[in-house]
Amino acid sequence: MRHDGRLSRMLHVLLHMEEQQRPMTSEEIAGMLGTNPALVRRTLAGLREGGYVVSERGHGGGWMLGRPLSEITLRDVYDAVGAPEVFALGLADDQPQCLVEQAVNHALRRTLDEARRLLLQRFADIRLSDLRDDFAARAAALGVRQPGPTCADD
Amino acid sequence: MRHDGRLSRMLHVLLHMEEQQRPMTSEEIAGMLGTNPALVRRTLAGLREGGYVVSERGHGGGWMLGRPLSEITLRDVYDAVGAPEVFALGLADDQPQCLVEQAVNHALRRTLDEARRLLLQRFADIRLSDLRDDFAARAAALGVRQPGPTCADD
DNA sequence: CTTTTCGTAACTTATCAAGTTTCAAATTCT
DNA sequence: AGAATTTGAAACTTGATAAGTTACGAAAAG
Repeated sequence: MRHDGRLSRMLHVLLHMEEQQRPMTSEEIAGMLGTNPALVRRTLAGLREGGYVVSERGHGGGWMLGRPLSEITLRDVYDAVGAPEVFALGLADDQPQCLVEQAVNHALRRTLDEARRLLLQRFADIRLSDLRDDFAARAAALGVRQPGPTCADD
Repeated sequence: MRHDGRLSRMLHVLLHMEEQQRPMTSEEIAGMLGTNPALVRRTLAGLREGGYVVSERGHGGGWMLGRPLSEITLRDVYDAVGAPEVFALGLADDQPQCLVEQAVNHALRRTLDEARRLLLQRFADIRLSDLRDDFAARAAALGVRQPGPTCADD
């Protein structure tokens, strides 16, 4: 099944935003993600509603962080992109008459809910500044002098 | 995102199989699931390879359990239907050059892997006989005298 | 008033489980 | 032997939706 990459992509974008001292245009960001500006705007719109980014129109406009990375968790971003469905696995029927299927659903729901709770709790515990620090460590390990743009168009 | 209901459906089918004292045809099972026989055969084929069911062709043929429900775990069935992708959430790029994206991937992978491990461990801990017992309890709670077919065509 | 850039709606594409059609092969019944 | 039943399997279509695309209006700056 195909993946929902919105959380992953937005995390990537937010981290790059901090490196920049200027607004990034949808065009730039789209180039970075290998997609197109309209899709970037559509997805970033959710983050703007949460105050995680701000946008400006016109000359010199674009997207900037709305608050420090230390005040944004993965859970915040997950919610801001619309809290998409976590699992590809699912129930055949949500409200079955069949008692057998009800028993199956009960067991699967309990288990999926437990795994979802763990996942979202972990997301809530990770701040974007933690990812930035991990990035810095990776860069240092490779002997990179100045952080700079590391993702022109991979 | 659309769900993969194969695990859920096969659990439902296996529990019904135990109630029956005779082979169930793909046609019957398809009626129960609200789908068609060819799809049932395609999905049950995986369970046959694992020995969880056996099939017989011709008059009086069909599908029967290949071993007791107490010897089949949810994990067994999950694997038998092809160990489908657990998550709808995914990474934008599996092997990015960008160090920032590598840091994002690392954090997401760790978290998703942890949640997946928990989920599959829970699946491994639940036997189909546990679901059958839960079903029996539900039936008793509703005052059902004889188990019988509870899922003709819901 | 021209350029840049976002805002947004409408539409198309890609993917894959699910669903469908079809026929051959195997088994049982008469 | 022949008819009926049932699985086995290949080939194809459908449906749902994230992703991608196109297009144009609105706002801001030069």
